[in-house]
Amino acid sequence: MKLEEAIKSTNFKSEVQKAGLNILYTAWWIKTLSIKELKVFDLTHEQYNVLRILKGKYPELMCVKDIASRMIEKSSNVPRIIDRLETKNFIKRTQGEIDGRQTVIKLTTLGIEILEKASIKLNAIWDESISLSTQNASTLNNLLEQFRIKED
Amino acid sequence: MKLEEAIKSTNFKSEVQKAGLNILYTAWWIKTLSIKELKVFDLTHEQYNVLRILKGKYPELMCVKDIASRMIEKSSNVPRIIDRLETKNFIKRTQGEIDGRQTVIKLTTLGIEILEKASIKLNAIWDESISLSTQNASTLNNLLEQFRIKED
DNA sequence: TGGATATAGATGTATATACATCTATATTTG
DNA sequence: CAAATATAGATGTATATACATCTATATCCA
Repeated sequence: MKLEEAIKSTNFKSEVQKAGLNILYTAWWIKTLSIKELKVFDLTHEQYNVLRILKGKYPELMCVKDIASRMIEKSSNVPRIIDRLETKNFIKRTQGEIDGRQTVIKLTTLGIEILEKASIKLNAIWDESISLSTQNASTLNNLLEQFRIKED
Repeated sequence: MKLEEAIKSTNFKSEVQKAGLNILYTAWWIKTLSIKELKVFDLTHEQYNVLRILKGKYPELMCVKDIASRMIEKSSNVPRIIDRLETKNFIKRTQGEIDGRQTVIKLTTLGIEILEKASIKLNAIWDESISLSTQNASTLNNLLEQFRIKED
């Protein structure tokens, strides 16, 4: 669906403003797609993201701050996401030995299993639902970097 | 900042997966930028979006369903966003005359004033913070439509 | 015309987002 | 070394998101 149909509007201030709204809409579209698939595994989008980050370093452990710095949405409240993963026994918390302020997070076997299953499903859905050549994806990545270039 | 730095990761399954994460990250970046500016006007991102939609039809009135269909994030709970706008006297609710099930929303003078001021500020910030030529913005829009083409 | 069904929106619940504050441990520096 | 400052993470609060359910009004149609 074109953005114009999706938000029933054709009055954009500029092509750049339209691109901004288009990015916001597409992000919502991706999230909706993913959330629907993750529901089967009783995982939220953010819980999945945390498990994926932990897996990236496994069997190394990570502290909360390390996880937070790798989150896509930097304003996520990582301790609370971890609370829920701990309740489901997907991770285990221990106080840091070197630095007592840190909380060290360990993926459990159950956590690895769930992540494995969820990843397979989610990757399949992305492959199935997103149609873009590698070349076009690469151009898109460059344009998004360009969009954010004045970031501070 | 490049996506790789932003999420401290270089292991992407594919250029398409990277584009997906890049869209999610850029959407978060845009939202953060906007939220910061809107705070001065005591408006949230979604409250601003609803006011903007109402302004688009003004002085015509809109019902809740009409507003919802124009929201960027379709899963927004419009009645509750309207609750908060009503408390601040930015809008007024009345029961529909033709269809009694509908709630009809009217922008107040105060609502129009706030929106006007917030829009000027927000447009300025977007112009200032986003650097992309019209040509590149147009290409970006085409690629985002392509990305979502299998939408149902 | 009156009971079944559909629609509009309000309301409830769990989790996330955005951000402030608090507590415990580490580090700095006077 | 002790007091001041910094850092890690937990916790609190308002609002949003995602979705289910409930209520009131409208429409359908036998």
